[in-house]
Amino acid sequence: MQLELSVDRGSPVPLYFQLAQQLESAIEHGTLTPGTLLGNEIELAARLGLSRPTVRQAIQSLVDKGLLVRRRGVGTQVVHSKVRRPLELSSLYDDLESAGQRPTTTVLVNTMVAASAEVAAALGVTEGSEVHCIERLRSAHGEPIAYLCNYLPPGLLDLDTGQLEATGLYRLMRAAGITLHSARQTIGARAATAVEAERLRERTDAPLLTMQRVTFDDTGRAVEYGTHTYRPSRYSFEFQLLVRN
Amino acid sequence: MQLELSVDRGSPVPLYFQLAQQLESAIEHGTLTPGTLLGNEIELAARLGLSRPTVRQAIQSLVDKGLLVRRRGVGTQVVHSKVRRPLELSSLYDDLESAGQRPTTTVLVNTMVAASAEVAAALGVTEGSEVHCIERLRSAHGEPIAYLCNYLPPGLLDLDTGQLEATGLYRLMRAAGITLHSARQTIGARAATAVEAERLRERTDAPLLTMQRVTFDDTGRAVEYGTHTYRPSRYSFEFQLLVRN
DNA sequence: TAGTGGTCTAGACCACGGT
DNA sequence: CCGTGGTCTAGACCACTAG
Repeated sequence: MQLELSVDRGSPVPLYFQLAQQLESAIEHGTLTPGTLLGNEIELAARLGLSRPTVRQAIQSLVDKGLLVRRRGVGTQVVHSKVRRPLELSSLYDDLESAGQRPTTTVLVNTMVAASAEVAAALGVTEGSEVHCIERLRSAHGEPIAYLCNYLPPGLLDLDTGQLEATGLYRLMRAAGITLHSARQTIGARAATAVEAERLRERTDAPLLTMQRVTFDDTGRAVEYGTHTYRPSRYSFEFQLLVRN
Repeated sequence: MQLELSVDRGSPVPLYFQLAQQLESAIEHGTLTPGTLLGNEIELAARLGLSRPTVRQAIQSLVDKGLLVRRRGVGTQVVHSKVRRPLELSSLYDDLESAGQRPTTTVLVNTMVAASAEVAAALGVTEGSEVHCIERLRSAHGEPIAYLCNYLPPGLLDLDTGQLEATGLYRLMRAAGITLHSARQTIGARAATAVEAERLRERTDAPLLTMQRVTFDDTGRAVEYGTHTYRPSRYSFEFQLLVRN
């Protein structure tokens, strides 16, 4: 059986990307079954009228995604396991939405405050300088899921309460032209204080899942610091990750 | 100021890798300060006597690690933030060891059991078939940190209790020639049951951090399924991740 | 307009895995 | 031994960014 592959040289889409997309969708749709040898890059290149480096670039991008495995002296084959969701900088809003939960957000605080030592250190600003502070309660089906407290450096974004309630913070940042680059996260657990318990409709001392995160843009600026608490009965962190060999 | 760069063509180490290492250590040591332009791949190639694709390959590997950022029409520059620990398939043993904690492990169970429905589904074996079951308590400085319960398919590895107490499970798997490829993790929290509380020297209903994980090798086989519980006062998950743009 | 990275070609030789 | 992927070369043209 031969897989149908073709590239459109008139398209502005890079050739290696076109090929990668076709291979990926073939794997996705089961046309390329797990274990199949893709073998012979040189022959594949000839068949498509491409050079070998171009074909390699396409294959490499899928190897990086974990869909293919290369073995010297053997060939390139489709990975058996259903690797699907790679780890990415997850947005709670997007997570809930893609799970069909139709999240709602209530903005409880949206103001400027003087940066505490903790916030100043995380954002790389001087202690006591003004930063945005927003506190939000996120719910689904009328049940609270998480309490989100975020700090942002001034002048980066204008934080409209209406927009914050309609979508997630990350979407607003991307829409404002901020290119997210990396984030440092810590996930832990602790007992709920009385105040936290009331916000999330839990009892005092109930277990809570906690996450702190600092996000950086591609110039290295910290663009957001957040401390979040989640109801563990309603939310957990789930992700797939690839081993760096 | 010119950075000293050179490659050894007699070395078995690939040229692009030599260059990547030199750039990485220069960034690490602060010789290349954040924001510095590396610019002009063509000139850099000429200076080293390499071709441009080779230089690009070196640079690309550092971009993938999050150390460099490329901008069309501008150049390649060193990222400002201290991106250091990329997310990888973390081993609790290695985490503790690199934190200077000298972990100790007590193997409580090391036997074969019939796979429950949950274990069978995770490992992709038939329910009721025999699988390895190991339960371990990991401590540091005499304090329990985590309770680890793992299941492995039969015939993959021979699980020596002495080795399990001396090192981590992942190291044993790698040493046995298993190439780890990907893992699916879920991190959550819940209240400790009476049994769990006693194991970890917590009180009943104390918050616990939980993690379940299925690990796959490069042929797509599930090689390990684990359910772990951690004392949140002693351990949290910390990692850096890069955004896929 | 000039300079940068992004893409692409058509070859080449080597190292490793399996036969 | 042969076939595979791994590495490398010396060019080329294009798209985007800045000044």
